[in-house]
Amino acid sequence: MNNNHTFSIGEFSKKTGIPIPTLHYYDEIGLLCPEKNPSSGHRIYNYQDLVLLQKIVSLKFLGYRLDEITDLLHEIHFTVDLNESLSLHLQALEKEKKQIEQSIMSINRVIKLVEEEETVDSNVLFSLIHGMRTEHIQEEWMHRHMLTDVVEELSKKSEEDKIALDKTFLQLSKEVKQLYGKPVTDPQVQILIKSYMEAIFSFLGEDLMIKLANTNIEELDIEELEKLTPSPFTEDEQKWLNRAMEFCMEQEEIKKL
Amino acid sequence: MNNNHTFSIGEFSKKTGIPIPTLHYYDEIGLLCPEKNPSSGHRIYNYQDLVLLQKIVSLKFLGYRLDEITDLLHEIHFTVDLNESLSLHLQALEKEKKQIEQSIMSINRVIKLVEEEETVDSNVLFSLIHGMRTEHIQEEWMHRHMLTDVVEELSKKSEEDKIALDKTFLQLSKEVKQLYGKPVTDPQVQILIKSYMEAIFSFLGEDLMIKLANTNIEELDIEELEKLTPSPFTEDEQKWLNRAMEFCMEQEEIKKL
DNA sequence: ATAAAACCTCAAGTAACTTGAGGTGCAAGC
DNA sequence: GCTTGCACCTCAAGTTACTTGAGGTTTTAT
Repeated sequence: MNNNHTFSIGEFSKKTGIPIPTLHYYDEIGLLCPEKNPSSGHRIYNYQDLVLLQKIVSLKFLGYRLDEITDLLHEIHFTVDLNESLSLHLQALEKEKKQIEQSIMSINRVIKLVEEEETVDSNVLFSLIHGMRTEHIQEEWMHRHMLTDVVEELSKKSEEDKIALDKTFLQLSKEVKQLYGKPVTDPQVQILIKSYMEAIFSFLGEDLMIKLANTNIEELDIEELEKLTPSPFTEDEQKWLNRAMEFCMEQEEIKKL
Repeated sequence: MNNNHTFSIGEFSKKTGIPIPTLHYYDEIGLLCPEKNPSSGHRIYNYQDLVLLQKIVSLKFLGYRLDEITDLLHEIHFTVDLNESLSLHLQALEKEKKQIEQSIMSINRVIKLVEEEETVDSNVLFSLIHGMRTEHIQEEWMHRHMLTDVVEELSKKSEEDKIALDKTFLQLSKEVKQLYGKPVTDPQVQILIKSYMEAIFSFLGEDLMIKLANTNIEELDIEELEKLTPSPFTEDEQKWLNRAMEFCMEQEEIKKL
């Protein structure tokens, strides 16, 4: 309330928490120009400047850019016009928030993974991160292919479930790289494949697996899906893995009969 | 899986969604340097480049800066070291998220307010925004003064309650500016003050009000609190308001007796 | 052959500061 | 009265991750 008190830039900076260089900058761009001692050139801030700076910080807090703030500061009243621009800011912030939330979740998953594995092949890790990053695009892809119930089922999964699947996948890729070269009929290979498929089975549930298996997806879109989920395997490893999985499924069919 | 396919920069850009100028830039800073046709100088991207770019985008997604990415790309395995830096990123992201959430809430409150009022005095609005922005500092201040239960009570309040209080405050300040100058004993003034105090009463609850009233706060800290919550009134208006409130409370005391 | 599309380089702009070099103003201690 | 040191000054350049633009070359389609 001591309206006619003045401050040096250092005092003002301490009072407001805004660094001196920033105050210099605000002066330079004409946002907050205090008086100046004509002889020394030192800036002299007063109570008005304090109020003004508080407005500036408030508008920054709402998400406005400095040039917009320069304009807004001259308005004495705020009307419904303000709401339009506020709504825009709101949308941008919501989007930003979503992205951050996704990143946070992904980092958590990666941390858990690396924590328990000590060392992770970077290709595998990137493949997983890529999957997390494009989760929403994958969902959109599934929606396009009438797999809405798959999406719903997946969204019900907890973070723990996802981390568990991450681990399974990591385990699989490690063992694939070890066993690669052995014949696909090798019992060790078949055990691996079976346990992997079971893990996916229990994650998705039988209904969805059948639905997925029965869904015809055209060549072109397979390519698109591949773009979405890059494999951590080399081309040869992938081929070998596919053969092994086919063989495994054949065996299961035989057993059933 | 067509490992030996190559792409022009345009094709590569379409395939990956990364704009051409950005690819130029990544080349320039040595992050992703494709082959070049020696005669024309045109860039030739291949499958390896695609994989590399996916890694780059993934690391960006986790929050790394481009120079950090340049280093990380050379690592073949990720170990627990990675987790340290991931945890750091996580913290930064959480902080960012909190700030965004606060801004979102504040914008919502401001939108609601302006929506229903059509036009709002900018001083009042800034005073409110300032309050929202420094809510957590205010809480910290109250904690320091053993007002922990006040903090708890406040945090229970819904957004609607807060918006309602915003409105009351807005109404008050409008009327203060209209009635200012009249004697504090004027019935119109007294009605205003009483309704305002009742609003605060019902917001905080009687227990807390009494606790607040009984709390002795030293001069120095009052100043600190004032810094936190700037008044939308002029010094004179504030004095007048204080006198009016004192008179009102005296009247209440008399009634009780 | 020619026109349009795609590509190239190099330079400068963006936002909101931050950092640094080199110099002035002022109060206190000797 | 001089020096030391601190707070302040200006002006320039650096930061991050791009984006925009000018002006020129290459490729592709007709």
